This record gives sequence, structure tokens and C-alpha cells, in this order.
Amino acid sequence: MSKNLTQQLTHKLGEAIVKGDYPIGTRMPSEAVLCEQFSVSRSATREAVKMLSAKGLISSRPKQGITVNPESNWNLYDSEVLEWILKSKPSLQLLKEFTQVRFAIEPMAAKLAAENATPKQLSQIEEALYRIAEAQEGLDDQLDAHINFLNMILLASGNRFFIQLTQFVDAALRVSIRYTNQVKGISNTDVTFHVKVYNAIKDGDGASAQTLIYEVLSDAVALIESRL
Amino acid sequence: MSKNLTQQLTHKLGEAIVKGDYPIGTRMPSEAVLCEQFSVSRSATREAVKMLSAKGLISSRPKQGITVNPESNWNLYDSEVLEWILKSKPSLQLLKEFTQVRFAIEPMAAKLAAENATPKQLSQIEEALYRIAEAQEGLDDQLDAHINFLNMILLASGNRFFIQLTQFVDAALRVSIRYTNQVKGISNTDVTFHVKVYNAIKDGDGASAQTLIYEVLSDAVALIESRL
DNA sequence: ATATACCATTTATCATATAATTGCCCAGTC
DNA sequence: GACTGGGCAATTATATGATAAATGGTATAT
Repeated sequence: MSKNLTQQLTHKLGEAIVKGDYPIGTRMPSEAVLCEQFSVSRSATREAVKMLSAKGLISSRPKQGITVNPESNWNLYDSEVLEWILKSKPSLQLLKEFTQVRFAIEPMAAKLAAENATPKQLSQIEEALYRIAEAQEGLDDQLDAHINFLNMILLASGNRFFIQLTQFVDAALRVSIRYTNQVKGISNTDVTFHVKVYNAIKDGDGASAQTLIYEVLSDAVALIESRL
Repeated sequence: MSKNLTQQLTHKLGEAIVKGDYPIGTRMPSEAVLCEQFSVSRSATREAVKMLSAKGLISSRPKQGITVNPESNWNLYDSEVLEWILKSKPSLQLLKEFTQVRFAIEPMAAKLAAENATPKQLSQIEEALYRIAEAQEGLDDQLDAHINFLNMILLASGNRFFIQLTQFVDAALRVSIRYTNQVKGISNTDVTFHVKVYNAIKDGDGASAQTLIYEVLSDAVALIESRL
């Protein structure tokens, strides 16, 4: 649970907004009303409102009150916002959009990793490989192992914007599991695939690494689209 | 300028943090000190601190004070954070990273646009084409016209996560102009290129649209890397 | 009909008091 | 001597009340 009142309120309101309880464009209850509804002081309320404004969900102005911003203003790559979205309106459509982003990001990340990975990062990817192998034998969680593998590739890309998407990829994979009920098809469980990716990265063969990831995600997207 | 005190302070502190005035991992001045330094009340200070925490730049806890988070926690896709980064430490390295993200995103966005664009969105892309043509004749700003074209493609992708990156692409292109001093090479000024992209999207030829954008960005990345 | 001045509402800011959290030290105990 | 618990101190967290500023709307004057 969130520690302090402000964060608790931020989460409650954030979830409610994302869920659609306060429709876009409409005015939320005024400061005073929110205080009463949630039995907190104005300080806590105002701080929560500020945090939500910082994430682009709302904006508040004198006289006009607190209004819900259009979705285009929301910071969708903020992991809290992402969490609220996943919690309140998971859907196959959302999974599709997630996977499309992975489709764009991961092949390029693998390419960059092949070109830039440090020896240390390489060994981290190799370790991730072992985890996947162990997961096959039931010694580790398959999903966690796969996510770890992808995260290591993102880290090895050496690009801070890719690195920041680790949480995003994490969320995307955890959603996918809800719908596919197995890792297979979304992220090939066959460890030989991951070995190929690792080898390409190790050999500095960016094009191969990129293509490998691209192909497997291509299948994943096709699978999801077939269900829509 | 930012309207209210809280936002002003948020910007000042945000910029300072990104700039490195408060090194990562260190403790920032306490609430009380910040109040005095910037001559504002505790409410304003606390709200600014909350906004920066919401963006992942800092975290504050009793006794421990306000500490600067590692960069991996920053919400780099937040347009304000992006703005602060661009303002304080623009570099060719940063441009490279920006362009790599574009390299990942834009070809896929074009592909999706080809597959999903509505008639209205198609006509918006067509309009953007006219703007580029007019820009060639000096009737419109070239950079703005190019950014507009890319934004329309992102919008037509129908994927909210791509759509959200319009600001990112905007920032990336505006940085690139600082270094290349001309749009050429970063985003081909030849309008015939853009016509090809538009036609591919209009014809629903995702693969072609994707390849076209990929090729031109491939050149852009190569150009930047040659300067590093 | 238009522009200006005023008014009411809501957030913004300031100020102060009290509570809660937590790192740290110190004493006590085994 | 090392570990455990209590208590202290520093800092943020929360509550509350008062005042300022912003702004949409209204009324008024021309």
C-alpha cells in the first residue's frame, strides 16, 4: 500500500480518472468537496492534485476548477499511469497497442545492443539466458525470466530512452499473459530462439538480432489481431 | 512563463536537477531551506516537490529529506522533463539517442497508419504534404511543416502510445536542426519523398511506408554517427 | 451592441500548529 | 562484544485558517 495520504489519494483519483469515473473534459469535484469525500486535509488534496497534473491527467485553474485532460495529454509512459490503465481497463485492444510498441522498440533495442553492449552487459544477457533455461525446467518463473532477458537487452542498448521502457515492456508482457495464458506465441519459449538472439548480439550482428526479434513479434501481433 | 509560483518553482528545480546542480543520490536542501532560498511558502514548495516526485526526479521522506533519484527513474517521455533536458544539456549524443527512438517508432507508425488511417486522417496527411510543398517555396516554415507531417502519421497510427510521442518527435526534430542547421539529411526536404510515403499510406501499403521511413532515418542516424 | 466595471467563486499562497516517520545514539542485556 | 530495544531529534506529512489572485459571468453605462 502507498505510504502516505497524498499518494493514496493520488492513486485513488488516478485510477478513477483512468477508469472513466470523471469523464474527460468535465470538471471534477472542487478541492473542498474532495477533502470531504476522502476525509483529508486541503494540503493532502492539493498535493495529490498537483501530482496528477504533473502526470498530465488533470489541470486546475481558479474559478474553473479541476478538469480532466484529454487522453492525449496523459503521460502514458509513466509507470503509475500505466498501472492504473492496466488495472481499470485491460482489453485485447490495449494488448495490441502494447505489442505494437514492443514491435517497434525491441528489434531496434536488440540491434543497438549488438552494436554497443559492454562485456558486463553481455554477461548479464547470458545470465538471463540461463534463467530462461532454468525456467524451462520449472526452476524459475518463465514470465519473469523472459522479461528479465528483454530488460537486459534494453539496458544494453545504451540509449536512455530505450532503457526507460523496461517498465513498459514488463507491463506489456504481464498483460499478454492474461490473454494468452502462456508465454508461448508472445515470446517464444523455445530457449534456442533466445540463444540465437544472444549469439547475434554477442557477435555484434545487429541486423540478425533485429530480424530475429522482429519476426517473433510479428507472429505475436498476428496472433493478437486474429483474436480481435 | 509559467503562471503560478508552484509551477515556476517546479521548472526551476527541475532544470537545476537535470542540469546536475543537485547531483544524483545527494540530498537536496530541506523544505525549509528551499522556502527561504526561493522566498515562497511551504505549500508552494511542497507542491513543487510533489510534482517533481510525480515525474520521478526526486523522492522525499521524513528525516531523510529530499533526494535526487537516479536517471533511470526519471520520466524521460514527460514533455517537461524533455524540455529541461534539452535546455540544459543538449549534445550530439542526445541527438543520436533521440534519432534512434525515431528510428524505432516512425517506420512502425507509418506501417500502422497505412493499415488503419481513416479517410479524415488521410486527408490531414495530404494537407501536411501541401504544407511541405509550400515550405519549399518559402511560404511556410520547413521544420514546422515536416514535424506536422510526422505528427499526422503518428496520429493516424491509431495507437495511443505512438500518438503520445508527437511531442517527443517534435523535440527530436528541433534538436536536430540545431546540429545540422538544415532539415535536409535528417528529414529529406525533397517533397517527392513525402509524396511516396503518403501514397504508400493511402494505398494501404504498410510495408512500403515502413521501408521508406526506415531508409531515410537510416541515413540520418549514419550522418549523426559520423560526427561523433 | 459593445465595452467596462464589478462581483462571486474557486484555486493559489501564506502562515502556524501538530502528527507521523525514521535515522541515529545510547543504554541495557545476553 | 554484539545485539536489542527505547528514546531523541530532525524532517517531512497533515491539518487548519486566513488572505490573495485569477477568472468567468453579470450588470451597467454609453
